[in-house]
Amino acid sequence: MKRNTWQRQAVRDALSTSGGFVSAQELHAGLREGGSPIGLATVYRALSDLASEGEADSLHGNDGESLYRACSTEGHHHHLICSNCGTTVEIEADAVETWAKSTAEAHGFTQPRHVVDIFGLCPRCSAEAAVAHSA
Amino acid sequence: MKRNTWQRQAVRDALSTSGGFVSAQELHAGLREGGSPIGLATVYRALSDLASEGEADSLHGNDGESLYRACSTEGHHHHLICSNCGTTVEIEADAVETWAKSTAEAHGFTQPRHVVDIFGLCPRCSAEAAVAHSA
DNA sequence: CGCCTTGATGATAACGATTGTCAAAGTCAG
DNA sequence: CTGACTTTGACAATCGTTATCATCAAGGCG
Repeated sequence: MKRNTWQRQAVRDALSTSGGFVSAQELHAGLREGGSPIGLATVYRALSDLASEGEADSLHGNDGESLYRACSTEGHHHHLICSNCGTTVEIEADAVETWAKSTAEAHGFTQPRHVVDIFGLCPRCSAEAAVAHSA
Repeated sequence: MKRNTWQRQAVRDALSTSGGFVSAQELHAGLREGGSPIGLATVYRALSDLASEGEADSLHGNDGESLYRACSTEGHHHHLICSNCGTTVEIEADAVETWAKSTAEAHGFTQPRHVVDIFGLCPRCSAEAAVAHSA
């Protein structure tokens, strides 16, 4: 049986409210800040459940944390992330969506989910890096 | 100053020999098997260095480990990974390379590195999933 | 409405991967 | 060869995540 607890709802809400990717720890911290005495283990469980039910997508960030985001099967976008300062720019990529889908199908794969993220140095950090190099 | 120790070379060799993605732990285990009394910490350091020098690329797998691969600036390819059985198919994606680069540039980002991986169910697992669903 | 069954919760411990520490050894320049 | 300085490597510390397990609450039923 699947019970509908307020904790699970809280996690789901927090996830969709955040919009982008959030780590389990951040989500937990946020919920605690918001007054919920929710436990860390519960947040992990809820996220894990949501992910396996297809309501959330997960990927691993560059700092070893698992990031989750509310999965709206469409309205899907990717990220351009600064390796240095963490700035994130949301980008859309219909071309890539299409490519991913057709590539998956060409190999007989179904249920294509893709992780397309571009890491680089944002304009500011690029400038700083240039200075650091010349110094 | 950057010293050139056999340990670092060993790591670099092991990385390029493996071809695909390897976890730090696997790499370390492999080196030990091969007779090198190299330390685990050293492997991590070497990989980290190689990654920051641009000689290696790193991404985080779905099991919490960091995966590294020798970065041949060209001959670069992506992976189509089965979420269920782990089968990996290498795919090429010039179109995506170009897209990633131009998108990064369009936002003023430099040193674009991208992570483009498609997860899905391979033909075999798709079939099994279909059976499981109908059962 | 209250009881009972059963899954969910949460504090904590366990766990694995990664990173920091620091003495000892190795490497390179002179 | 010698000295200075870096890297190594064993081990502990740290961090994120997962398992454990007693307790609690949700929901169905009488």
